[in-house]
Amino acid sequence: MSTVTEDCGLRERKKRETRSAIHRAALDLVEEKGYAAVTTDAIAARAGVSARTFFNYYPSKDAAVLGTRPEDLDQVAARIETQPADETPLDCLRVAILDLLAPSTLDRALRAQRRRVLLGEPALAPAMIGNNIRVENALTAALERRLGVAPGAALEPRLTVAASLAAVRACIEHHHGSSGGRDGRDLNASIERAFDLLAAGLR
Amino acid sequence: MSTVTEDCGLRERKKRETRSAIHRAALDLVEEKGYAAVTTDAIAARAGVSARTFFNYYPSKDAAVLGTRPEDLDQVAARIETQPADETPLDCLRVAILDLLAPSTLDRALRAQRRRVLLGEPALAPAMIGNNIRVENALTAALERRLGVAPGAALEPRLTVAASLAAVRACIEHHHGSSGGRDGRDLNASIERAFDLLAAGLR
DNA sequence: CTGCAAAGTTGCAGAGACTGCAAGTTCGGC
DNA sequence: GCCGAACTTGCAGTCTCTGCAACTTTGCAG
Repeated sequence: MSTVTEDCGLRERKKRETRSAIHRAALDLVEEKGYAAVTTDAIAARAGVSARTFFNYYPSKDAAVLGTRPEDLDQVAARIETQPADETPLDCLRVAILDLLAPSTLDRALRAQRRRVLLGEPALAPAMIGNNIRVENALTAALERRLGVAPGAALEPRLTVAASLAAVRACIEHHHGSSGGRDGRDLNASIERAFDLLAAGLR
Repeated sequence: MSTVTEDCGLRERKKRETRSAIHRAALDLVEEKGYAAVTTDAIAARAGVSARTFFNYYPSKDAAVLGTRPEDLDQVAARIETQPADETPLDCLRVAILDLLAPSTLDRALRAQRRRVLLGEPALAPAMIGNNIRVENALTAALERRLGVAPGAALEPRLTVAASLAAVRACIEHHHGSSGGRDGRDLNASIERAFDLLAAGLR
């Protein structure tokens, strides 16, 4: 039931390892040379697999660098549904999203590197946002379940999710502009503030 | 000064025509066969230019189908800055964005086709959103000018823009799900409603 | 109208992302 | 130990996109 390591045959473990190796290789290389200068062949080579196998694990170069894992989505969706009943939808989302940004299943160094690379490579923005579509759908579905409305019946859940994710992106972008300071604290503070603004109503 | 047709040498006119021909060819073909089944070669051929020239006009297949024009951005930015001074930022954005969705410089049929294709092809979502980044930056800059704050100084402008665009996307997505009905009216109504919700504060 | 420079077009060669297919290889259970 | 299922791999091929070096067209001045 834990989100960490289940289903431990040798086979399954190897798959996890390979998947992680590819992700780490991608991250290392991109940090080293920049996204454009890294080929999928190079990532595969550093990860110790064939070029073809690379694409068995990730459908694209983007995906390998992002290293998104389906279980993260499940985790955050679960978080939404298990929040206290008196929390507003927006507050559920705040908690869930902040959780998603700091997944405890990745070790500290990797997390930091991931953040560094993703924020530092504008070329990855489309991919990140493409990923956001999936996140948005998952969160919307979770929120609809929590509220007990049929999928797609009401506009509000989707709107709330979209606005929340946009807020997070805006904060990231904002920080990216004023690029000084240690990222973690300030960014979280901005996000809290953004959620407050959304709750109070925009002008 | 009009946004329509300026700078009319033969050369300039031909360029506009070619650009438009490529866009229309892309739209036609994608509607006909689906995005994945259309090659840049085919688009170029139908538009009557070489494969290489295609890429002189658009940097990617996506871009050709989207057919985004820089002057649209200028137009919408101008709209923001020339709104009455007592409008809230959010209301400026509402007006400007609704404008952007129905650019009067494209004829009716083309506009309709564009909307049909863009909404009908999930494969284009990343491109659309990628495009949104540019839109977001332009709108943020315009709003900052309107408010007289330095670029990147405050979080609010960017947050407001991001939330607004996200709201529009959410409405589109929402409509995409409940796919019945004539698109135009309902969508606009949803968007109005979404802006009202943003103004009132999300829960 | 003519000749010249700038702008635009084209083909070509090539790099790189990605896919389907048909072997091989390894794992898990019996 | 052995068999089927799951994985990996190489290969051949398609498609997007780029730089480069001709070639053609346009705008313009004389």
